[in-house]
Amino acid sequence: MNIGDVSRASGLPAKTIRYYEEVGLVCPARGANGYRDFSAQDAHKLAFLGRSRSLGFSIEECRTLLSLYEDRDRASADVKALAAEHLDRIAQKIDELQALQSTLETLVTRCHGDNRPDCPILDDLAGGEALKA
Amino acid sequence: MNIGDVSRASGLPAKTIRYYEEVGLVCPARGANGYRDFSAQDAHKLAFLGRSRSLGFSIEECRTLLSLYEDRDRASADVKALAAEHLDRIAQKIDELQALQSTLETLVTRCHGDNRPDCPILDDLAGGEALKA
DNA sequence: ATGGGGCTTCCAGTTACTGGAAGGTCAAGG
DNA sequence: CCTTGACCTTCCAGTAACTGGAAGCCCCAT
Repeated sequence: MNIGDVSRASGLPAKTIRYYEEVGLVCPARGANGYRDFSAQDAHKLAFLGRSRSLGFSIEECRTLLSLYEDRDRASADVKALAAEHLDRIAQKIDELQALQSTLETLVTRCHGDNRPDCPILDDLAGGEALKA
Repeated sequence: MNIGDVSRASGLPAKTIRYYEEVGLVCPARGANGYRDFSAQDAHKLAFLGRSRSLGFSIEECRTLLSLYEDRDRASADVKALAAEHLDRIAQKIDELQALQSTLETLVTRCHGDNRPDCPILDDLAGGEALKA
């Protein structure tokens, strides 16, 4: 399998796959012409990585996940801990974004948004006090 | 005002302030000794920047916001448009994170998290099919 | 043999800083 | 007067995870 084939199979751009090799997540064989030659297992690994990344795990977490995946004797508790930790970060990020959202929504609602120059959004940015009223 | 003073006043690290100068967001005067010499207006500008950044606007957006702020004749509609656009991005990000959260929550709930090696989380990452059941 | 696509490597750029090294400046204390 | 320590300066490198592009093989079909 050439890189284009695994790329189509996994949905990951070829550039990304080369990058994953560079950081040691995959080690495809090489053909006589220097082309990478991916096994079915490599392709599977890349699909695993793609899915893990799409769930927001960092590259380093993916590395850990992959090693846990390949360790037939790992405890599922280890995986669960990693996922739970990630879940905490997600929840926190959501909280932050929601706080931001409500602040900005208030600001946007207050701004009449016409051709006049006075603007509550800028006033708030300048003073940070406008929301108190 | 030296950089340490504006740093304390604005809450921004000195490093960040130097960076803002580098990218042209502020242009403090210089004393005879080469030290930056910030005016009250500079300090105000930095506070504005700090608040804008904390609301999640990118540096380029902050640049625009700042120029709108300093333009006595700007239309508030321009500011509102920028903020509304930003609000859309926030809402989208929240949606994505919530989708992720529910997927991961399901996975974590299903994983018994003990010393046994079988783990629904890894199974899902490998196949991406586990959630269908 | 020529054209087009796919493959290779390497270099640079992205965002918004952050850390650290090497060295000049300033005010206070001995 | 000298030293010490805090503060300031610049410049270089690194972060996360790619992405774009250049220069140059390789392979197949016409």
